Amino acid sequence: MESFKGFRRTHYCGTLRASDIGKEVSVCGWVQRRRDLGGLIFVTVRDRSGIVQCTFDEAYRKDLFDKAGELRSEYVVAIRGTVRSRGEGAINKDMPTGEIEILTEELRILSRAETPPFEIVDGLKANDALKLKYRYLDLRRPEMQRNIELRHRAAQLTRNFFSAEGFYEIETPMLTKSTPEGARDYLVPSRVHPGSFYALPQSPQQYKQILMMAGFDRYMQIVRCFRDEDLRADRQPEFTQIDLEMSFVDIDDIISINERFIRKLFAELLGVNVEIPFRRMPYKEAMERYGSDKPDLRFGFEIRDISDIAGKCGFKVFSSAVQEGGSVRLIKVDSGATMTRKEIDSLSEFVKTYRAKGLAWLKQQDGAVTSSFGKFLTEEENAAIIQRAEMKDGDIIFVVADANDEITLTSLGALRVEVAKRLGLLRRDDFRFLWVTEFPLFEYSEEEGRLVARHHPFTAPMDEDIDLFYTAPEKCRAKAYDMVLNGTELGGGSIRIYTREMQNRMFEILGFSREEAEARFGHLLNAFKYGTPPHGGLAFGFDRIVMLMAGCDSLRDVIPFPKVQNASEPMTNCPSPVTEEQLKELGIAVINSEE
RNA sequence: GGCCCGGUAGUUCAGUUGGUUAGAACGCUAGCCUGUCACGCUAGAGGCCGAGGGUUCGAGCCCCUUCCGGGUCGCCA
Repeated sequence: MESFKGFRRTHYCGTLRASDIGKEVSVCGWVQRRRDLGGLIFVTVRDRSGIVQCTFDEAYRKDLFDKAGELRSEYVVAIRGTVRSRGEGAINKDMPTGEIEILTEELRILSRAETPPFEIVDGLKANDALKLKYRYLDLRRPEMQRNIELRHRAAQLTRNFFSAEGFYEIETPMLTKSTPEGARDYLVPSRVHPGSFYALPQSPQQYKQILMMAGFDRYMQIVRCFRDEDLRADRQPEFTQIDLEMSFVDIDDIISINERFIRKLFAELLGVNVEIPFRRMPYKEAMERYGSDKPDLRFGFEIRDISDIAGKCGFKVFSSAVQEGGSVRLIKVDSGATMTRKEIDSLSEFVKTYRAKGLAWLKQQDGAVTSSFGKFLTEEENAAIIQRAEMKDGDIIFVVADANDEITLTSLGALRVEVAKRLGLLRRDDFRFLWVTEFPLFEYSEEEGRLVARHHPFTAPMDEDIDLFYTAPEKCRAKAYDMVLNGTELGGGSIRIYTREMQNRMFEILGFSREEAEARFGHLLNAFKYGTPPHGGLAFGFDRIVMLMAGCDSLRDVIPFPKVQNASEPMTNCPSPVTEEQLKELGIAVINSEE
């Protein structure tokens, strides 16, 4: 191991170019590879900027050549030398620094390394748990370095954009009050108040509204949020939001500023031109045409209703679904008739995970119609379905029938995306944004036997539906909007309730007594008394934005230290037990969970 | 909590109907090699087949339990 003393880096490895030929340069980094040709050794050195080749020639400097023979992968080195052309025929066009190399004049081995458990290369295929256990090695890979850099640049641009628009960046507490509505909270025990707990914020929702009441007018924060729910590829228990709130605004103001933000983000970081304004689609339309509140608009296969045809037909699966108040709907997959029976069966299994009972199909190939249900229908009924689907030769349609309309729609919606995925129609460089609007303000919770807020209980009803808010709240639509990109919800927000009277009505609909409402949300209700501006806001899933911009499928690719499916973190092995002393101090007894 | 897929060399994987000594590629180690860049050539090391139990003359392979990983439904105001 050698001292770093007196060494001064002059360049990052990946930045050197032909224009630097002749310069004496100093670089530092990790040994990517050593290629020993016997008498000549090439060492590629990597830092966050890229890779440069350093050359050791036995005939030129025997001492350095011998030392280079000791180098192994991931050794940390400091190298001083002269940039020179690689010469005729030795240029590597696939490498940004491929025209040059450093003829080494000084080599310091700063740190040796064991052979890593996996190679530090792009396109690495390795078990996620292994990669995460050695996350510091995984993060050295150029694609991860790029993703983290992209994340940094996105965060900087976000701050600059909103600051220029008059937003203040204001921090809100991490130790907050637990509000049992919504997602499960992460709790933090209080030492000073045994038996009492803070909650880590699911979002700074109430604080940012109170900041509006405090007169700050425009607030933004890039903020960590926590939800103790099961993970998905696009869901982590702790995640980062771009959180904003504005005073004296209505829906269009918030939509407009965020469209401009996204446009700038994609233009500056990806060079992608995003057309604004985005398309807006009411929730009802999204559900009926796409079977989803976050439709992917990169492909067609829209859902069509054939309940009127199928409801009276002789096929009981269809007719009874309609008679029991449900529906029969289909999607048409263009050129899908080549699908094999096996592929169709597997799609049938797929829709069953969405509680659909089965999948009927009909295909038209070389003029011949084959179908799983045709024999139960009259010729006219079959023809009517084909016409409704606007089928042409070579297409296939998939039909789901269910007494529960929601099951019909969501299973076909999921099928639509699954088929597109299998057909390779989901291009990562095709960005289709839209706003989904006019969400229902409430939904009925079977579990709790009451209405619950679909968004959150501070969301204002639509002006057109104010009467319903008092007479038939289950039909009331919300001033809420989600920004959707390629089937992923990037962010969502709403215009908030800003009168105490309306907020009290909201709690009443949710079935809270005055006392409960006071206990949980008294601070907010109190604040309403002292002059509240109309306000609203939005929160983006920052990790998701970066994920889609980076063309990745998992949040893990854009979060430096993510959690795995059981919410643990393989590198540090948290969560972990604590000492008896710690528990005692907090007044906590742990029940043996074996029973 | 449910369902599906997976766990074999350091890594990614193959492994026939249950049958002798479990293979490949990459990586690693050593030797040779002066223009490589996924360098090449030669040789070598490296395995509790996730763990436990069972069936069997015999288990990487079949059965049960369990642990771990991935996906997903529920869940995610």
